[in-house]
Amino acid sequence: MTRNFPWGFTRRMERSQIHRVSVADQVAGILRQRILEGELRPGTSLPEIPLATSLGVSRNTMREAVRILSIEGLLRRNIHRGVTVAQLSLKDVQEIYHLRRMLEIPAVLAGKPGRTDVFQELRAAVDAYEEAIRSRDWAKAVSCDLQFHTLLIRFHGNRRLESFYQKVIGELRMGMVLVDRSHDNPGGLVPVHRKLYQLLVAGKRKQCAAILAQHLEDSEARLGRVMAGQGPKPGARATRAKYSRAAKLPTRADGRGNSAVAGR
Amino acid sequence: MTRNFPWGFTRRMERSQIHRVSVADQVAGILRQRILEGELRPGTSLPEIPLATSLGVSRNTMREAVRILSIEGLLRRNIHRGVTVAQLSLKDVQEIYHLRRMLEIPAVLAGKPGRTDVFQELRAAVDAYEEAIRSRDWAKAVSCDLQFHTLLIRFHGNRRLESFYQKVIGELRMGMVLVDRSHDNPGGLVPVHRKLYQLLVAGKRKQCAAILAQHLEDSEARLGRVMAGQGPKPGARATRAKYSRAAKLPTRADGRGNSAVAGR
DNA sequence: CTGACTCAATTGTTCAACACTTGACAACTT
DNA sequence: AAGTTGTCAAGTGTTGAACAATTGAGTCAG
Repeated sequence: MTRNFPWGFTRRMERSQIHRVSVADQVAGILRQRILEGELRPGTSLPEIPLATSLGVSRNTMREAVRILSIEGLLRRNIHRGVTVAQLSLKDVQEIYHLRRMLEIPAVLAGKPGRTDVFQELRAAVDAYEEAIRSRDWAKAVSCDLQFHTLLIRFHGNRRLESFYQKVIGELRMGMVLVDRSHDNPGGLVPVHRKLYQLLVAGKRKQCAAILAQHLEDSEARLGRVMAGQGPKPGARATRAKYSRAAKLPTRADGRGNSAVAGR
Repeated sequence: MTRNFPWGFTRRMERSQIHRVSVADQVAGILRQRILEGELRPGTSLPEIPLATSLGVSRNTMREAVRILSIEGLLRRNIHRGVTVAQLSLKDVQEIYHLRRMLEIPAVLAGKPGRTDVFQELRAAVDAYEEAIRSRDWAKAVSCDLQFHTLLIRFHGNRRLESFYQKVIGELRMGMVLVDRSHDNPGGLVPVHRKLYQLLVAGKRKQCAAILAQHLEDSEARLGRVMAGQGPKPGARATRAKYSRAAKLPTRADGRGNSAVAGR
C-alpha cells in the first residue's frame, strides 16, 4: 500500500523513517549497548544524577531508562541503594545453557527446508562471523555467533519465544564480556557454525542437532572454566562508572538527528 | 540464619515483612491484578492523570507503573496517544499455545519422581481447582487451572523459564477473561487435571504427556471458538476506564499497612 | 570493641511547568 | 458537497526543583 507522491516519498517511508522514539527509550538503548559491549562491567554502580547529566537528560527520564533495563534483567536495582549492572553467577550460566539446549535443539529439528529466508540469513551470519574473526574484531565476532543462534530459534516461528531468547542471550553476552578477550581459540568456532549450516540446508536435522548439542556443551564448559578462574574479586566490587559529557543526546532544539540509537 | 530476638521477632522477619517495595511496584501490582481479573478489559484506554489521582499517587509514579506493565506486555503504549490494555489476537493465542505445548510437554517428560514438593503442590492445585468449581468461583478456578500448569513447568527447574512462562500465561489469562463466564462445561477439566496428576505420580510420563497434549489442543480450540464468536466490536473500542477514588494507596503518614499488594 | 548518634550522599516521590502530538471541529476554498 | 486548512483542547513527553526516607560511614562516649 505504499502510495507514490509527486515529491518522491512514499507514505510508508514517511511513517517509518521519522524519529518517533521516546528519549527514555533512547537512553535505555545507549545504556544497553554499553552494557552488552562490556563498557559497563557487571557490578558497576550507576548513580542516577551523574548518569543523567552525562547524557544530558533529566533525572526522571534516566529513571525511566534504568527501569526499562532493570525489568529486562540487565540492571539490578536495590531499593534506596542504587542500581548496578547485573552480574551472572555460575548457576545463571547453567540455567541459560539449559535453556539454550532446550530451545535451540528442537528449533533445529523443526527447521524445514522451506524457510529459505532464514537459511540466507544464517549463511550471512556465518560469513560475517568468519570476516569478523579475520579482522580480529572480537566484539563483532561474539555478536555474529549469537546472531547465528538467534536465527536458529526463528525456525520455531514464535515471536514471543524469539524475544525471550534474545533477552536470555543478552544476559549471556554480558557474561561473555567478563570473559573479555581471553579466547583461547578465537576462530575455532567458525567451522562448527559452517558445519551446522551445511547440515541444515542438507536437511540432516538429527545430525545437526547432535553437533549443536556438542557445541553448546563445549561452549558452556569454556565459559564455566573462565568464570571459575576469575572468581569474585571483593576488592574490585562496586566499581563506580566514569562518565564523560562527550556523548550527549541531541536536544530537541538541536534537531532530530541520529535515529539509529534504539537498542537490539 | 534467622536469629531470635527477645521481643519475639527474627531478623529474617524484620527484613522480609517490612514493606520495602516502591510505590510504583505496588501500583503496577494493583493494575496487574485488575487487568488479569478482567476488571480492566482489553482495549480499555488508561489516561495517566485520572488514573494517578484515583490511586492517590503522582503522575510520575503512575508512569513508572505503566512502564512496568507495558514492558510485561499487559499494556500497549502508543507514543503521544496513551496506553491501552493489550488485546490478544487469534494469532497471539496460537503462539501462546504453541509455547505451552513446547514447554509443558517436555516438562512432564522430565518430571522425576524425586520432586515430591512439586507433586504436593500439584495435588493442592487440583484440590483447590475442584473446590473452586464446587463453589462456582470461576475466577479462582481459572487461577487454579493455570497454577497447575505453572507447576508443571517447575519440573524443568529453571527460574528464567518459569518467569517467562508465567508472563505468557498472564497474557493468556487476559484473553480468558474475554471469554468471560461463557464456559460451556465449567467443571469438565477437573478430572483431566486429576488424571494428569495421577499419571505423573505413577511415573507414566509418556501417557501423561499424551493426555496433556490433547488437553492443550482442546483448550486452544475452545478459546479460539469463543474469540472467533465475539469478534472485534469496532463500536465498543477505546472504552474509557471509570475510576473511583475509593481504593487509594495508603499515604506514608497513614501507616505501612497492606503488604500484600505486590504482584506475582 | 560496642553501641548510639550524627551527617552527608543517594534514592524515592511529588509537584508544577512547559514542549509536543494528536484528534476533532470549525472555517474556508474550490 | 468534498476536501483542505486553521484552531484548540486534551493528553502525553520531559524537565527541574523540592522534600522525605534510607543507607553507610564516621564520630564519640562508655
